[in-house]
Amino acid sequence: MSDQNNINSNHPYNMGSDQGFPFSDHNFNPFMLFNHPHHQNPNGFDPSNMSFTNFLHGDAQYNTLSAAFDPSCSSSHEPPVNDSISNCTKSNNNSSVSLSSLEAGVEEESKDLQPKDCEDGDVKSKRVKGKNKGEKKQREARFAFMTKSEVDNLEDGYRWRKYGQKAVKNSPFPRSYYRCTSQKCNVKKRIERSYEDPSMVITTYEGQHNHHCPGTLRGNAAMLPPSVLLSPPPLSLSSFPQNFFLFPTSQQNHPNPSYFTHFNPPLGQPQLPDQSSPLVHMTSSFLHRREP
DNA sequence: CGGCTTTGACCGGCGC
DNA sequence: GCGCCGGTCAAAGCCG
Repeated sequence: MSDQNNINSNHPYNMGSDQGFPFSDHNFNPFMLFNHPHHQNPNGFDPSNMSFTNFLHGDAQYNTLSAAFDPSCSSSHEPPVNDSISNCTKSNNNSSVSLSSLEAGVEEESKDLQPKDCEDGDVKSKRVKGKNKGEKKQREARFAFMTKSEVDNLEDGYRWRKYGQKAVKNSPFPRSYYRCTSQKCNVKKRIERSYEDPSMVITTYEGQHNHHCPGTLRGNAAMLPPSVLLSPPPLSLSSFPQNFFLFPTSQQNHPNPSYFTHFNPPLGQPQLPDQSSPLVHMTSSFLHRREP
């Protein structure tokens, strides 16, 4: 209740408005996007195809990173159950993906999620108080993308239980919090609607599924239309932590068609387009840790 | 009745 | 220290 009234006008981002893409930042690693520790280029993600531009959207200047993905499907591998940001995403209702991004807190150790991961203890008894002091909470790697959809909660093959909803600062649309219903799976996702473009749904996955998709996606994985929205992203990603830059994408800024290619998620990753569907153009956007 | 959603309360981080 | 804010909990209610 009071949350609804606490919205102020502070912009949620820390935009590096006068910077190019800060490659010098050692924290950034394009391969962290899908966090495949054992494969050199698991997703066909080719950093050499990345390019960067800047554009203005409203009052903000965006540092834009685009990357090409290998169009081939890596169906020859058995899905690694513990595959990084494991989402099976199929979208419905003429949805189209326009953005993906990552946040990965690799360096920090997570203690916060342990009680939930290990259900053995009496986790339910009470809220965990008195976390280990001095140990910083680590966020799981995140993978976010925007989807043009009329429905907020896109079917992605997994089962989710909603555990919270909060009003979003600077946005009339609430943010919903979901947790994977599978036992011992701590994957979460947040869903919010862009306030600048209410037709866009921002989905953020956090964590790794430790199980396979409960639902069969093969039959109807071709939910994604070939069209992909690449309009300048609305500035409603207030959920992203303030110490991260946002690198949205904009098709208008990428005349080179090589920027757009199939998106081939790693196994356990969003199953976006059907392989037989026409070429799907995608660009990716990344969250980038800000220099302290 | 089990699974899920809703919703107010609570907690921790962070900035001032 | 205080207030704001994001994130989570958990009781209550809903629904098939």
